[in-house]
Formats: sequence, C-alpha cells, structure tokens
Amino acid sequence: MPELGEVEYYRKQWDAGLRKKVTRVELHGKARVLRETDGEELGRLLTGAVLKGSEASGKQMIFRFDTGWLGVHLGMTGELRLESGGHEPGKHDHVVLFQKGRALVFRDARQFGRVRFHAGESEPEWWTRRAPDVLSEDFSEEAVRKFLARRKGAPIKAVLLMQERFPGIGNWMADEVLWRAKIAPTKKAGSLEPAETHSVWTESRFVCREALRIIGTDWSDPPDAWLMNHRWRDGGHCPRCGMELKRAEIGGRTTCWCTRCQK
DNA sequence: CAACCTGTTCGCCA
DNA sequence: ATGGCGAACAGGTT
Repeated sequence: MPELGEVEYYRKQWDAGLRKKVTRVELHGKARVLRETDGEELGRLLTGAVLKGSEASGKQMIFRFDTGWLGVHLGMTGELRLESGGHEPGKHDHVVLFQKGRALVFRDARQFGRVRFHAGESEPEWWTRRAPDVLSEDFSEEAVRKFLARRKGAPIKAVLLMQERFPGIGNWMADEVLWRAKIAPTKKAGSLEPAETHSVWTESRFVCREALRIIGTDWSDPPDAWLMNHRWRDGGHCPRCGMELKRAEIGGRTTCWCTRCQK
C-alpha cells in the first residue's frame, strides 16, 4: 500500500514511543524482511535503547535510537502499528519493540518490506545516500529534464516509478501526476515537450505535497476531483471530463488514465 | 481455483 | 557500460 503519504502516516504511529525506553525486542527468526541485517545485534542493541526521533524520505523511514538506527521500508504490504503492552505478536509481526505500556510493531504479510539496523552514532550510508526528496530544492526542473532525457526510451509511467529521481511516488501517485499533467502514460519519456516536462515537475511536487498533507496527517481521502478515487472501480470515469477510464499494464504495473484528457 | 496487488531487485538482452 | 523489460519474491484478497 504505502507511497509517500502513507509512509508518513505510518512513521507517526511510533511517535507515542518517543523518548521512551525499549524494554524487550521480539523478532520473527528467519523473516525475509531482515535480509542481511543481524537480528541478534538488532535485538541486543535496541533492548534498553531510547527512541530519540524519526524521519521519512520517499518510501523509506529511519528511527534513531541512542544505540543505533533502525531503517524501515514497507514494501507492498508493510505497516507500522502502535499496540498495547500486552500485544501478542501475530504471524506477520516480524519486529516488535515493547515499551512500558505499548508495543511498536512492524507487520508485513508479503515480506517485500525491509528492516535494517546500523549500530553507532553516525548515520548509515543507506540513509545519507538516499535520493533527494521531490519537495526539496534538489528536485529541480533541470534535474527532471535530464532524467527524462536519460530514460528517453521508457514509458513516462515507468520513469515516474523510479525512486532514484521520484522517491515516494508509487503506482497511484504516478497515475495521478500524469492525469494532472495530461500526458498519456505510454508516451516515451524522451518525447515530452518542454511544457510537458515542466508539468511533470510541478505536478509531481503538487501530488507529493497534497499526499503528505491529506494522507500523511490522518489518512484522509483525497478529494473526489482526484483520479485516485476513481481508478480502481471497474467502469470508473474521469473526474475532469467524464470519459470512461482506461486500464492497462504499463511499466509492469496496472495503469489507469483518461484517453481523452491525456495525450 | 485463478487472477490480482499502492514495490524492489535481479538477470537477460540490446 | 547503460538502459529497458520481465520474472521473482510471498501471501492475502477478490
């Protein structure tokens, strides 16, 4: 599920544990989500550690403890939950940090998500080397133009999903950006007019800003005037012109767009 | 039972 | 070396 706004929403679920000590760590032994992370070290160093702060960037999150850093990526089905101190971990609760009176839970059925740990004071390189946020200065029109030129042969839909330039944008956000920019998702990235590239830039920023404001706050629904609320229903209609929306697989993902508005 | 899924990574090929 | 694509990952839901 999680794209930019949802990730921010989940990050805040653990805010209740800020400045509090972890009393116990429960891990699911061979969970794929840990990948190369040493679960034994994670459990040992986080037991007794205090949660000092957290940050989200794109689809990634980092939680800072006084003994190290916990990185979280939610993949397709991951979620962060706040549970009671008596929480009995379910079969998909791969990482559970117990505190006095609460439990901070990472749950992920499909295990495409990932949890990693980095011991010590200094930020891990997998965090410092992440892509610049869409809402940062570094996400310039020039940077977008260069990126589309380099990926000139790929459909623009597929390019918008590339986290190295559009961190946080996922399937529905990419469709939303292209719908607002009035660009067909099948169009090759290298064939966009300068005005279209400009639109990809500004609409990416708009959709990210609004997703954070609307979904990131309390998981409210975006307005009905957004494509997002119409894209999964069979026979959904374009909220701008009323045309029946088209669905097809582009860039390996189900894509929804308006063939009348988007050229 | 089969198809589908808001993500990433890998291997193959051009 | 670089870019583009399809498969694989795993399990719940429709």
